[in-house]
This record gives sequence, C-alpha cells and structure tokens, in this order.
Amino acid sequence: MPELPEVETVMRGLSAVLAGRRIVRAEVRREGMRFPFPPGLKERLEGRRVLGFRRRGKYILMRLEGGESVLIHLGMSGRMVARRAGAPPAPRFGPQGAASDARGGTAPPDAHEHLVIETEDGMRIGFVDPRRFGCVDLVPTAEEDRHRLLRGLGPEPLDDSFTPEVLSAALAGRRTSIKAALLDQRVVAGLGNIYACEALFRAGISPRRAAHTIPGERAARLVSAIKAVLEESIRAGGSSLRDYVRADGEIGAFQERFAVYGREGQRCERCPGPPRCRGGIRRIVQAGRSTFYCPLTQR
DNA sequence: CCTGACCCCTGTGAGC
DNA sequence: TGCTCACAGGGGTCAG
Repeated sequence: MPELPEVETVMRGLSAVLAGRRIVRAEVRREGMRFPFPPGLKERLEGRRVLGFRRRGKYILMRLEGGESVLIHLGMSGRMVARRAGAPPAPRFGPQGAASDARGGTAPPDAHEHLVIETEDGMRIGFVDPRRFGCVDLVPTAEEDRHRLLRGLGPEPLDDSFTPEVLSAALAGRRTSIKAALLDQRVVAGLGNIYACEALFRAGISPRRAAHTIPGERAARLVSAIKAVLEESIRAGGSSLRDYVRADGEIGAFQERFAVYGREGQRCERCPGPPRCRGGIRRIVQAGRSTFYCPLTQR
C-alpha cells in the first residue's frame, strides 16, 4: 500500500507520539509477518526510550536507546494505529468505513494487529497488517544502512543527490520499460505503482518507453516530476486508498489529486480539447502491475 | 548481470 | 443474498 509519501506521513505521526518517550510494554502477537520477528523482540523493546526516526525509501527506522534501531516496512496493507491505552479501537475510516460499520463489519478493528507498544505516557501504538507483507527487524543503529533490506536501495528521490545524471546512469543499459525500472528500488528508493504512474504522466513520458532511452532532457523532466509529486503528496498527508489512515487517525487527501492512477477511461487533464484523447486514460499491465497513462500526452 | 513469472496473505468489489 | 473471480499501494526468490 504505502509508498514514500505515506511512509513519510506515518513516520511523522509515529514521531509525534513516540519520540522521546519510553516504551513500557510491548506485545508480540505472532511469530512474525513477512519474516520471523527477531528473537527477544518484546524484551528488547520494553524499557527502552525512543530517540528518533528516519525514513529510507519505504522503510521506517526507529532509533532506540541502547544502540539498536527498529526497522519497519508496511508492505501493502500495513498501518500504524495510535490511541490512548485503554481507549476503545477507533471505528474504521475510509471510503466504505461508515457503511461497513453499519453492517457490523467482518472483523474487529484490531484484528491483524501483530505488534503493540505502549509508552510511559499512556499511548498505545499497534502495527496492523492484514496481508502480512510488512516486516519488523532490529538492527544496530550504527549499521542501519548495511541491513540486507537497505543495502541495495537506490538514491533518496528527495535528496539533492538524486539528479538527472544519477537517474540516467541507473537506467543505462536497461532493456525493461521505464515504468518497471522506476518500481525497482535499486534505481530510486520509495516509488511504488501509484507515484511511478503519476510521475511519468507529469513528465510526459510513456510508461512503455525503454528505460535506457531516458537520458538528457527527459531524465531532467522525470527527476523534477518525481520530486514534485512526492513533495505535493507529503504536503497533503499522503493518499488514503481503501482503509489506510495516518497514525493520528486523519486520512490523507492526495488521492483526490491523482491525474491518471485509477482513472481508466477518464479524460486526461492535459489533453486540450475538444477533441480530447479518444478513449481517455488507458490501463495496461506491465510486469504484473496496472499502469495508467495518457497515450496522447505521454511519449 | 537482467528479466519476468510466481509466490506470500487477506479483503473487497464486480459480476453472475 | 451468496458465490466466484480478479485485483490491490510490495518485494523476495527463482529459472531462463
């Protein structure tokens, strides 16, 4: 589910309730998710103070007192739910929230809550992930970037070091499509299916174009588009498809500004008209994932 | 090396 | 109303 803007938003929400606080209780409710939890996770969390947070691609790193960091990935369906300890679970948010509550819902709100921590000042944070594609690990803080899941990540797209030259170099020799290449976290860290589509639309580049044909001016436009769409989404609090909510319970708003994602058949905002592009925004499948694009303005 | 297919898992909406 | 199917924001592994 979450891509860079959503992960950034979740991390900020976690920081607001956790940074500087001590973890007084941890509850590990299953063996693991994508991977087994590290041995002794509960004991290694309890009693430790949270020093701070950072994000690397779609990973959250929570630095703890004692030289260890918690590495968190939200997978497709992961979310963090914060509430006061003892307070009842919040009702489900999202497009179908009220309706599903009225029907009684299919599962209690904290089903699939795999990990819970409580702070000294009475906050309770649950990691909920129905599909369990997410993961949690512990890593020595001094070696965060050498963790096997972080080691191969490409540049941070919002860093100044992510330049057209860097992107072109990463794409050189790649025969695959630019869309598939942007989903490869070794090329650039943090883009997912939505923002890859949105960035290509903004840059006016066809998702079907071969990755190695993006040098020079095209790479410059693409880098600018990636930075712009990610920054705008972060400013909007990320996007809230399905039941994703921010850690503070507020929903993000960026999904209302998708130009192409999920808009098959609709007309593209950039096609001057009439006549607008016939058939409108198209959906194709690349490497098993849906791609949305405008065949007229993306070349 | 690079590439795409397959798999992990549950929930949801569309169509019948 | 209830069933089946396709699909969903990710990414590791494996065969070619």
